[in-house]
Amino acid sequence: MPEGHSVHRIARQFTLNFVGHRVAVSSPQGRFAHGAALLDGLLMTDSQAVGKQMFLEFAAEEDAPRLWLRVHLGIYGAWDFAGDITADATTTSAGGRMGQTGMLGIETVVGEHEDSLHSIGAPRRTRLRMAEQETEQALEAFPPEPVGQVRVRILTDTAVADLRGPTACEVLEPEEVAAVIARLGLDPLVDDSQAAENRFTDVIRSKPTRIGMLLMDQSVVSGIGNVYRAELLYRAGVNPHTPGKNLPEDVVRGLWKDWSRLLRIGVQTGIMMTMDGLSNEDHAKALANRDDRHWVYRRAGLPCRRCGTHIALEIMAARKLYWCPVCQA
DNA sequence: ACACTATGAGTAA
DNA sequence: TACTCCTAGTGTC
Repeated sequence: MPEGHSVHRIARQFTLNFVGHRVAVSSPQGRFAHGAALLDGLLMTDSQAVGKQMFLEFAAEEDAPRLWLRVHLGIYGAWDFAGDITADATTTSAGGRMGQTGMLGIETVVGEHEDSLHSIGAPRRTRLRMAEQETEQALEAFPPEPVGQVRVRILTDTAVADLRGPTACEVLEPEEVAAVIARLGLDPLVDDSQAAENRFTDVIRSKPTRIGMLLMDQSVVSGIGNVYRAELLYRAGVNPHTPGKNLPEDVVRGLWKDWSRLLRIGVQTGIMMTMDGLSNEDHAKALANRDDRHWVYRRAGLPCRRCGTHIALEIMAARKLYWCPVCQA
């Protein structure tokens, strides 16, 4: 999936272009017809992200009772935005243009109007390339015809968001949302206080569980996925098999600070850039190709970028874990 | 046409 | 640990 950074970007996009608007909600695919009917015609009143989960709040009127839509993208869900969609200067690279970035968590097709269509979620390169050819048509006809299996469509007068492939998509009461959030672990974008860092450190250092498992446990820390797990551990020089309780305090604090930093970079740029200090040339390569962005992720059998040792691959927490047996001894 | 993969997670066993 | 669900792109025949 889309790890935590993508979900925060999506929530922000809803804040910019949907919150405060009355929306038409439908399920072109039909599998969310019941839920869509509950939300159709309501006002969107809030948009929030916690870890990998997003919550959109709706109400009939400003002071009316609230209903929420909870969405979890799972491993291949994605949102497509089209129409009058703001390119937020604070979340895009210089020039205010998000597109032309290859296999990214976020991709944009720029037509006559900036950012008229983009997708946040699982990589969708080819589909978007196809969409690029159709951009002119898409711009003429608003809203565009749904493409593929669109579970939910949320439509304002000028903007549209299509959701496909979510692992979770349901309408909840406020108390139910609170219960879901209560079960989620710390998210540096929700709480970046010293207290949060302290809690993270205490929890990790109290458990016999391997750190490679703990980082994937969304009730411990939320938003980390398989890419950030591998990269955070490599950057910290930590062996994924180390029990949490055996890690020195400063190392655990370092993991939290680095997660916070990588997450902010991800939200800002829309890509998972987990290498630092690259030359201009290497940085350009990394922007163009996701295989040039990571220290160990997807590099099984290839030489470690620092020491040349073959990168190891094993399954941990039911996912592929990549690491360097020497740098992470 | 078919097999396989993917940034995820719930449930059963 | 294994199976299940969700969708689309890529690779192989």
